[in-house]
Order: sequence, then C-alpha cells, then structure tokens
Amino acid sequence: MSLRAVKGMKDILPDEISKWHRLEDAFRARAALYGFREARFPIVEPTALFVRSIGENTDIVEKEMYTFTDRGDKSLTLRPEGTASSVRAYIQHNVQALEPVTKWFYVGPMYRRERPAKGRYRQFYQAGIEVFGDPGPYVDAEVIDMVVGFISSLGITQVEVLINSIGGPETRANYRDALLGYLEPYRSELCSDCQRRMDANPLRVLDCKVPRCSEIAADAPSILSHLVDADRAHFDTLQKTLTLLGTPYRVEGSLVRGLDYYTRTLFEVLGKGEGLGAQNALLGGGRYDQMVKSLGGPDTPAIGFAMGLERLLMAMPSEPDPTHVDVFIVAAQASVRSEAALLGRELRDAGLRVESDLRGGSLKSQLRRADKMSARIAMILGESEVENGVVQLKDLEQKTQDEVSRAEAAKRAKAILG
RNA sequence: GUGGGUGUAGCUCAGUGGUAGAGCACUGGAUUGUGGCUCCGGGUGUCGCGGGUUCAAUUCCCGUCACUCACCCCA
Repeated sequence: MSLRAVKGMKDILPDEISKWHRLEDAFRARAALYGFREARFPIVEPTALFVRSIGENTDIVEKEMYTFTDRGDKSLTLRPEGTASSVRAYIQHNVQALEPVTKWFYVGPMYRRERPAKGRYRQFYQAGIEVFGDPGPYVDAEVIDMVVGFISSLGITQVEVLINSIGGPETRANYRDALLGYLEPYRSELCSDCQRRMDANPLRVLDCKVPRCSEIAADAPSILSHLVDADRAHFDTLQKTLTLLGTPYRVEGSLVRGLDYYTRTLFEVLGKGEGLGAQNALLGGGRYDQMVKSLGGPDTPAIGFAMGLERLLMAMPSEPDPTHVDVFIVAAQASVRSEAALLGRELRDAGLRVESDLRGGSLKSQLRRADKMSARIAMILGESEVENGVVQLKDLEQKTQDEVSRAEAAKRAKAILG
C-alpha cells in the first residue's frame, strides 16, 4: 500500500479508544479536584515562540521541529510541547490581570521529528498542567503530589519520582563558573556533543550518557552545593512538604532535562514496570520562573509538567473492553425487516444501545452476530410476533427467552441490563 | 543522525531452488424460526519492491523501501 500514515504517526482505532478515554477522563477528573481548568491551544505556532522558550541549543529546536513556511513568508512550527503555547496564551490574553494565580491543563498531540522507537512517536499525545503566578515551593509540592497520585490511581505502581533543583539565575551563574572550572581540564576527553554543550549549556554535560562523559560528570561539583540561600530554602521546603504529604521521591542531582527554560525545581517520573521499553520517562516538568517575562509578559513565576499519554497507556494494566451493545434485534423473516427497524427506533428512543444486522441473513447467523458483539439481549421479531404485537426477548447470558409485548420490551430489557 | 532485527493470507506465524501452508478471524451449513461448544465446507496471497545468479527464486546474492528495537534525546 502506497498511502500510509506518516512514519511515527499512528491511527488509534476503536479497539484501543476506550483505554484512551479512561486515561483522559481520569486526568480531567483529577485536574478538576485540584482546581485546574482546561485550555486548548493551536497546534501550529510561530517558530520563534519555540526557539525563544525552549532554547536555541536544545535538541528539540536544533533538529526535531516540524517547521515550514506557509503561503506567505511566515515560519510556522507544529508544536513540539505545550508549555510555550500556554505561556504565549497567558501573555496574549492578559490573564495576570484577571486572577493572581492561574491553573490550566491541556491534552493534545505534539510533534517531534525523531527516530521512532517503542514509546516514542513523531505525533504523540501529552497531558499537562501549568500554574502561573505562584512562586512556590508549596505549589511545587502540590503539583508533584497531584501527578504522582494520579499515576498511581491509573494502577501504575512501579514508578520512581526524581526531583532536583537547578536554582535561579544567581545560582546558575555561580555554578556555571564552578562547573566550567572543573570541566575545562577534561575538555578534550569529552564527546563532541559535550564539548559543544560546554559553551552552549554546560549543565547538560551532566546528563550525557557517553561512558567517559558520565565518569567525568560523576565527580563534578554538584549544583545542589552551589544553591544560593533563597534557592536552597525553596528546595528544602519542597522536600519537607513532599515528605509530609507522603510522596516518595529521590533527589537526583544529575537531573537536568533538555529544555533551557527551567529554573529551580525539576522533576521526572520514571516507569519501572514491564512493557515500557527504553523510553521510560512518564512525565517531566519543573519551574520556569523566567519564561513569561522573557517572552514579553509580566514577571510571573510558573511551574508545570507534561505526561506522555502513550507511555502511560503502555504502563497501565489493561481492562476488558466494555460492551457497546445492549440489544440485538433479529428479523426472523425478510418480510419483517422494516418492522424490525421500527422496533430499533423505539428501543433507541428509550436509551438502549441497539444493533442489528440490516443485511438480513439466517436466524442462526443473526444470533451468532449478536453473540460476537457481546449483546446481552436479543429480540427476535417474526411474522407472528408482528401480528400479535410482541417480541421474543432472549437473555443471551441466562439463556432464557420470554414473549413480551412491544410496549413492555424496553422496560424489560432495562430490568435485565440493570 | 548511528547500529541491529524483521518483511509470506485480515491477524499471528510455518515452509521449500521447481510459483505456498497452519491456527485465529471471517463466512455457509449440520431437517421446518434460536447464539456461545462441536463437526463439515468456503475464499483470499503480485511470498515488500527492484536487480543479479540459475534451466528455474518466495527460497541464494546485492540494492532499496517499510516496519521494528536500541543508541541519542525525551513524553
């Protein structure tokens, strides 16, 4: 077949959709419990939005964005993540004038042109939340606690919560000097990426998986020991609050994340269970206190995270698909098929989910089909039933059959269905 | 971007240098208008694509594309 879905982009067919609904419904419900309200943003944004927020030297901006020129000369990009759009919308609509603290959530597709792998797609779905206007650290703890509770409510129990702090501008400047001082003698031993990172964003050297780089990074000074007092206090209070909430976590000094906009609090939840493959980061997030201002808005602290829905789905225990048919109508003879259509309308008007085989066929084949569809009830209509104003109501699970009047049929069916 | 694996029926896969099979699924039937179990029957494939070797290729070789897994990075 020559026309296929684009590489890394998947169809979600009806057999899978109930699991998606279960996940999305659960997320919306959980977000509402914490006072978050849903927002939806365009999938296409000006390219500059992502370059300026995510950072020019990140992998996303350097090589993963779907960028194109529209029929003018504007450079547009399919959003690779949701936070930048949230911030843009927050600024554009002057939301800070409406309320001191804004709590939004979103669900939708994101686009990154990476090599696909298990748990990594070019179009993938994220659900995320953003809080604007609260400097923390209590809100940091609440956000982390919320999402950890959410994941566990999905039946995903094998997880690890990592947190770190990379401080604010002052800490970053101090630490950058200290780190570069440490790394400089090793410069020639580092991989080429890291040599470049040293100039662009030295923090990311700590994250490198190349063996020699991680050896060198292991002995690097820790950013945690360079936190200025205010950053230190923020991180301590976050930990204290998480502990009080009973949220398990591990401080991971090397947690850096590949987006430039983060400040202070960073966190990530890793799935440890089977079925995830190598892409086991279920969600990632952190504080981005500088971004609103740097994109032209008022100086507004913010924190948020994004979860990968496909990964959550892979980690979730599967449940049998719910049946989607209550009553299957069987026409015993071709002569009553019109009347069967009317019966179907009557039952649907009463709120029952009704299926039938409009193509006709033998009684046996129609009943087989009812069974395949896991219908609980079959209603058989033949010439004599039509004549007498009744139907044969068959409980396919209990294997019982009664003759009931047309007028009673919907009520009897509902009684059986509970 | 780099490596590995795999491409045969709708799905999962077997198979052979002489143009192909199973299970599942789908479908018809097993006495008059009754499902699931059982039994009997039915159809489908450019054997990913292109080239090479050969009397002959789905089978061997090369290339290519697709899918997939890992690295990288991330959700």
